[in-house]
Amino acid sequence: MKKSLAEILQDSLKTLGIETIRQIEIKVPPKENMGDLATPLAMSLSEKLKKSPRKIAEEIVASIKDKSSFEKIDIAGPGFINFTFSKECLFSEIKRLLELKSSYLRENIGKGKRVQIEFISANPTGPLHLGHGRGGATGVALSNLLAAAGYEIEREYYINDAGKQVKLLGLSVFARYKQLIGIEYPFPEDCYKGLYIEDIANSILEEEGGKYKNADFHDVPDFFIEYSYQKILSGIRDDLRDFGITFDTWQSERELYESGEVGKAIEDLKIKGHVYEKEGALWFRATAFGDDKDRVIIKKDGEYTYFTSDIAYHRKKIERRYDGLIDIWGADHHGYIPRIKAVIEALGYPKERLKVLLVQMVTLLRGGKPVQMSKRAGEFVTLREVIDEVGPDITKFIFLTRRPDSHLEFDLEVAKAQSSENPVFYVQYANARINSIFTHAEENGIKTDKLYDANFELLSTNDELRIIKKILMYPMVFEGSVNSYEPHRITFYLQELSGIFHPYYNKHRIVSDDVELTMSRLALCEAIRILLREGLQILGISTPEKM
RNA sequence: GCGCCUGUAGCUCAGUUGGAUAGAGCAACUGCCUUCUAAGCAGUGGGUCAGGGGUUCGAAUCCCUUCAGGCGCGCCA
Repeated sequence: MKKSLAEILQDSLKTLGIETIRQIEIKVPPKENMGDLATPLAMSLSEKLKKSPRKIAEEIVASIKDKSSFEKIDIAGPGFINFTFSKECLFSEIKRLLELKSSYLRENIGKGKRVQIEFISANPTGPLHLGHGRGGATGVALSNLLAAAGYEIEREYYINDAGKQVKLLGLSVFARYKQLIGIEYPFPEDCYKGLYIEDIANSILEEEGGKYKNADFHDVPDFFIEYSYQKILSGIRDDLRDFGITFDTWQSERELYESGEVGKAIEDLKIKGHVYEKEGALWFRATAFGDDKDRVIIKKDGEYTYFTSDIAYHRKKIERRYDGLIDIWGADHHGYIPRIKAVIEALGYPKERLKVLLVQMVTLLRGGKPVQMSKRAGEFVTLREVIDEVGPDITKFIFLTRRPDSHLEFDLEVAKAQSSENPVFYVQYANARINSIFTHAEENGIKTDKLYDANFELLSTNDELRIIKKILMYPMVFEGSVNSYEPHRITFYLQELSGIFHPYYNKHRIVSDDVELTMSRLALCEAIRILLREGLQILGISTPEKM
């Protein structure tokens, strides 16, 4: 609808001899009686043309050749042009929607471009917490959204299974293991202290017995590290499964070292002249690409830094010939962006090739009081506990009704208290309700397989026209959501759509003795259902058949 | 100290990238189940868009500044 209106306006500008504008601004007016779509075009042209906005608006309206799509075109306020679509136009669009189903809703914006989205990528040193849940919900919704928009999407989880943190994990488990057999063992200060460490130590004890009783950690680090992080990783996979998140690929950091990717990346940067030695360490000249400090990639002691493998990781990703990379990070890593962008540029790619989306922090509250979150100290509420307590759909919905860059307060008590009143059910219920209408209709012998042939003329009440218009505005929301990488716009749209369906249901009888009217109303319900399912699918939220 | 994010109804948050009289859900109050699902519907109240300047036809939105909160500024990850 928006697109065809934009074309009409471009045409009109052409006949007026005004040079065309790249993007004509088209919006939904704030009040329904103002029309369906509006443009402030005349106002923005008034300065350039030295004419009053209303005068320009009149000229534009007069120059529109084909007005058959519109019931009326008004000039209002300071110079808005308001368009109201004709019923015939609306009905034929709805008919197309019913024929094409979700493909009507999916504008091909991506045109098959390959985009990889990396998200969550939590260290396998402890269970997922709520912050990971937010990243995960966002990642899933965004990847579904982009996939619906014609991008070819791959979802990846990066596993930090090398380096200091997993070593600390191994040591932590080792210490608990010793203590379990009754051996005094000093528990290192910066080790992980969560209960899950003890669980892992216990299962080692069950499987291996006192085999490592007399060993020192230096003798058996590999076993403890490997065993522990694998155990945690499989727990993470379980949590993700139950939260409804799947990945296409899992990239191991360790594998990057073993396959020589890290070495190759360093060589590559050396050849391109972006590294130098100083004070016994090897540095990447990040300042040459806009970062405010150069960064160490090989330490004085010969060890690599976290950043080194990240260079290799992003190098590998970008050379796999993706058209674009998206990283979703917690906002606490924002200082890391210039560094990694610098790598992209140093490797010879435009830095826009990588898009880093920041997801803001989640403050977890219980009854208004903050719950301390510290992985090291072992005080935290896991994602598992939250989805068990609150439920995956509600949890996701809470994340997806907020802009990614807004700080989020997640109060467990509030989330639970709202669990029967939660807006997510409002949307799911609309779908379930329509299902039940269809069941009822079919039980009454009404055939519902050719609703696109229904007589739409019978959908003549304002309530029905309002719904039709809302439905036809979806592509605008979709487009905005895709271009801004903001899935939450879909969430709000679904709430609004449900918010006009429920009252309609309450006021008007769908299935009645009037078969023709029944058919046309069912067609409307079907259109709503297509949208609800499409939207919920994008958000990664379930669509229960019955509720 | 520097950088990033945030500040909108009692609470939690939207606000379509500068447009028209700023919205929704909770919470509060009043009604509605004999008819396709009451996880629903109808109605009522609720605002100095943190404060102050500026930019222009027009600002919650852009710029400056103050205040408040969060997060970063490692040869940690």
